[in-house]
Amino acid sequence: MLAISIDDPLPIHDQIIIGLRRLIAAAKVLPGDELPPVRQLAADLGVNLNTVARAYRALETEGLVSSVRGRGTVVLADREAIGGTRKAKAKRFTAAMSNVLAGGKLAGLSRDDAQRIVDQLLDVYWPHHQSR
Amino acid sequence: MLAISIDDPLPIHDQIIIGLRRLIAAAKVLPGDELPPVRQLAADLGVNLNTVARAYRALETEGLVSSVRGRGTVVLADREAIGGTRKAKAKRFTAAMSNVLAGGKLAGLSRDDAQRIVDQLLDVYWPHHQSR
DNA sequence: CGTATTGTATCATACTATGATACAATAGCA
DNA sequence: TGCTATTGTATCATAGTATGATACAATACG
Repeated sequence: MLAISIDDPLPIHDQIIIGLRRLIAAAKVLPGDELPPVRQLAADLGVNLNTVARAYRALETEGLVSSVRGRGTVVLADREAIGGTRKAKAKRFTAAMSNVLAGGKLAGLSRDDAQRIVDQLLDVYWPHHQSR
Repeated sequence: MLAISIDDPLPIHDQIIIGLRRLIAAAKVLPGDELPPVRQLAADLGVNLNTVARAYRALETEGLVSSVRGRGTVVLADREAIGGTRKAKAKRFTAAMSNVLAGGKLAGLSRDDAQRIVDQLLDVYWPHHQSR
């Protein structure tokens, strides 16, 4: 369901956050679904339960999930949860996209390579209805 | 030429690395161009010179620039510098792209929004010849 | 040869990520 | 109700990392 990489310089809890965001955005987990208990996911990933708990809390702050002690953590209704104005969001998106495309360019990918990968992923996060 | 953000959780030297990679990939700085001395860029950004030096060294390890004590740091010829096989590079690119698109989706961007931004940036990093 | 300029190395310090452990709230069952 | 299991939360310790202050070394240039 989720994977982390030990040699990724990104902190583990950030990897968890990003991974769960991807799952939610791709509708692999749906509103109302429960995330695994922190201890279980921590065991699965081989990390400390605090590391998972921290990720859950960050997602809760973003408004993507809701955690209640004793009950668990559930995914909330899909919504525009991440802060800032629409313009600010587009700006952050553009900056992040620039970084990724620059990396691809420097790695030697062709424009067609990049275009193909993007097109494929657009379908993942903004699926066409008939293709499901 | 370059900007860093203090409230970005990403370490400063990583922000510098990413920013310079973007400039190089977008051909805003060309092979043979000199980067500013570490002290100057550090002063411009309001950070320690070691922080800039660390970024320069990382770019040198990637093969993007060459630093020589007493002379400075120059951008090298454009080349497929970042490590790994072609397949590994595409995989990393795909993963990074997924993260960005997922973030855009959760931020409420439409598919057309994302598509528009991507198309625009593709032209930045893989420009059409006649448009220059 | 001497001075300025540039990157590098060393050391100290503050911060952060991660982990070990204990606490608190909810659910569920006898 | 009371007991126990389950779940998230809080506290504390420790290792690692980012950043900075300062000194060193190599190149350029008069």
